[in-house]
Parts: sequence; C-alpha cells; structure tokens
Amino acid sequence: MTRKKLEMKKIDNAAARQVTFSKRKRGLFKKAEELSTLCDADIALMVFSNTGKLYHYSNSNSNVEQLIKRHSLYSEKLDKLNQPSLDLQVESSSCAKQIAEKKHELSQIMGEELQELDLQQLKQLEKLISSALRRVTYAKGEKFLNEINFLKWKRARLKEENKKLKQMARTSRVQTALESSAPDHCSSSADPPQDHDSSDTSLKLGLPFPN
Amino acid sequence: MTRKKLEMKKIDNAAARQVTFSKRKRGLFKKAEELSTLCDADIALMVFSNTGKLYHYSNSNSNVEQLIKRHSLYSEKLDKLNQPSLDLQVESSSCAKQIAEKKHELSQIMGEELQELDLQQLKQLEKLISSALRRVTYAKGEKFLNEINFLKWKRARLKEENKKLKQMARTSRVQTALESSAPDHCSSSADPPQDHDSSDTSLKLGLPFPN
DNA sequence: AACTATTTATAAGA
DNA sequence: TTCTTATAAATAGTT
Repeated sequence: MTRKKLEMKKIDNAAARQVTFSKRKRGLFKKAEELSTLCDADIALMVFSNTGKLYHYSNSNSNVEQLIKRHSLYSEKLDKLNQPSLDLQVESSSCAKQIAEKKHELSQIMGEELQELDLQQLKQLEKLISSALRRVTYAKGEKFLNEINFLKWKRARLKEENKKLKQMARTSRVQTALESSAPDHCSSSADPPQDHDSSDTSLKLGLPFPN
Repeated sequence: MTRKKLEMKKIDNAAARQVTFSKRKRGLFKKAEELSTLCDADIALMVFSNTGKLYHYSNSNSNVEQLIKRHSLYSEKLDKLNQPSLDLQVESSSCAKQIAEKKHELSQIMGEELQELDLQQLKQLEKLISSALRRVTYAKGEKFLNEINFLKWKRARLKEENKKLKQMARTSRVQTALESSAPDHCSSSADPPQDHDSSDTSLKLGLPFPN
C-alpha cells in the first residue's frame, strides 16, 4: 500500500509474501483488538497461513484454569539427560491413545451430523471446541517453555560444574575431585526456572520456537 | 485516528459507537480479505456487535463437501412460515445430544491429561481440534447464509405473488383467482437461492432483516 | 452518506 | 527479523 500501490493478488515471491503476511497479520489483529475495545464487540479471528501455522485472536475472556503440574515434568526430564535433541518422539501413554480415539470419534460424528444442529447449538459447540483448542495450544506452549527452560537450566548447571572443576584444577586437587565427583554445589541453580511471560498466546504449529 | 487521536477505550456515546463500529468493521473485513488474497491464507472472522448482531467473514475454500442438504432445510422452513422470528430455539435431535456427550467427555479428558502428551502429540491434537473448529465455524456460517438466503428468497417469492395478484386484480379476474389460488408462476424464483457471496454477511440475531 | 484533516498501516529498502 | 521512510489507506469529527 505504500511505496507502490500493491496489486491485490497472491504475492509471487515467497519471502515477500511471508513478510507481508507477518506485517498484515499484526495489523489485522490490532484492528480487531481496537474494534472490540472501542465498540464493545466480541471478536473471534483465525488466520491459517499457507504454511499451516495458526494464529488466533479472541477477546472472550475465559480459561485461566490449570497452571499446575509443570514442576513434575522437570524430574521426568532429568532421567533423559543423555538424549540429544528435544523430546519429539512418541511416548504412547494409554491416556494418549484414549484421547486419540475420542477425538477421532468426535471428528467423525461432527463431519457427518453438523448439519443437524441449529444456530444455538453450533455456537455452543464452537465455544467448547475453541476452548479445547486454546487449552491444547496453551499446553503446547507450556511444553515448549519447559523444554527451553530445561535446556537453559541444564546449560547453566554444566557451566557451573565446569567452573568448579576448573577451580579445583587450579588448586591442584584435580585428581581427588574427579575420582569422587560428587557435586554438592546445587543451590538455587539446581532447580529449573519457572519464568512464564505468557501473554502473546499465538503459537506456531510447525516449528518449535515461537520467537 | 484522525481529526483527533481517539483514546482506546469503549466509546461512550452510543450513536458514535455504532458509527465507528460500522466503519471499522468494514475496514477489518477488508483487511482480512486482503490478507487472505495476498498471502493465500485461510481466515475466519466473526464479529458480534454489542447489540447482538453477528457479522461473519470466511474465505475458507475448503470444505466443499456437504454443501448439500441445504435444500432440505428450506422445505423445513416452509412449514414454519407462520413463525415470527428465526428459528433460534432448540431442536434437540438425538445426534445433537450425542455430540454434546462426546464433546463433554473429550473436554474432561483433555483438561486432566493434557500434561501427559508430548510435543508431537499435542501438535497433532491441536491440528485435529482446529480443523474441527473450522468445520463448526464453517457450519455456523452456512447456517447463517441459509437463514439469510431463505429470507431473501421468501421475500422475493411474496413480492412476485403480490405482483401477480395485483395484475389479476387489474384484469378484473380477482374473484376467481383468489378462490383457486394455485400459483403456477414458479420458475427459478421458486427455488431458494444458492448464491454464496460469503464475505460481509450481517445477521441480526433477534430480527430478520439485516439491511 | 460525504468530506477531509490526520493518524495509521505498510511496501520497499536497508 | 527489525527499522526506516515515503506513500497509500483508514478513519474521527464535521457537515
């Protein structure tokens, strides 16, 4: 719209398209927010990029539930210190299968019988599903944060250990220290971080790192 | 944003708020359309004004399945011509209940066990749920369109009938015509419209006519 | 619904 | 991605 009047058709250049997508998406969300604020309107906005990412805006204010259980994840992770990359492989728990089944069931029913519902029912369904989506998205975000924080924490821990070893080496007690390497140097840094900047809830579907 | 920099809070004056709502809604929909065109993105946008009107935009070209069955809705409607407002009351079909149950079941499981899933599983779940959401949103949009189109069609039909009656009155055959009022004037206009201009479709929840 | 003075949004370039 | 900037668009207040 500016340096040149852009023609209104799909942008050919993929990179340029991506840039424009980001910019305009931001603008669109801002406009949505403003409209909802100024005019007291409820707005739901979903944007699926052509790469499959989902961006979602909604000013409806629900779902502040369940922020707990995070801590338990860390102890699980400790046992997997030797694994190289982020834990992306399946870990098929029985409840996971259960969910998958239910979900499949649901989606089948929905695909076929959606026509039968009236407006009111559709609205309710939509509300419920979208809250489910939000919960999943949130859980995914949590997962990412956990991974990231864990890695940070691990790095910090190793750094500290390393530092300690160097120190010991300098004081010529290397041999003894390495043989009975029982690190008692864990204080605050031994517990994983809990930071949680939250806000901007949009999360990419495809790639691990939101920022 | 222009003659004066507007403060970002709910506009007090109701009239001014309504005007701003119209203007900005138009702008928002335009932006959405542009984004979807330029960047090949799928967008669903719903705006509920504080007076209860719904405005819906969606460019989703997917879901060309199940555009059928629409026709059957019209015949149902014909039997309800005497009813004053849109059919917003419940019509609890068994499958609706079924869905409600499944949905409840699912959301319960999810609320409790989401933590157990790994990243990959969460992504899959999110994808599935979001496609379910899209389907529901789409179905809702369809429903709205059906209502709108039905009303347009009904209006057109009544108009035509009226016209015919006037004509008959003019040719002094009123008596006979009214007694055996069997309208054979149905051609294209007797079948409900199938147009689907999609974009800025407004619908007031309480009252029939948006424009 | 039209008109503009301004503010915003943003395309291109860095 | 982020910033800068020239220009196109959107729009608040007015008529």
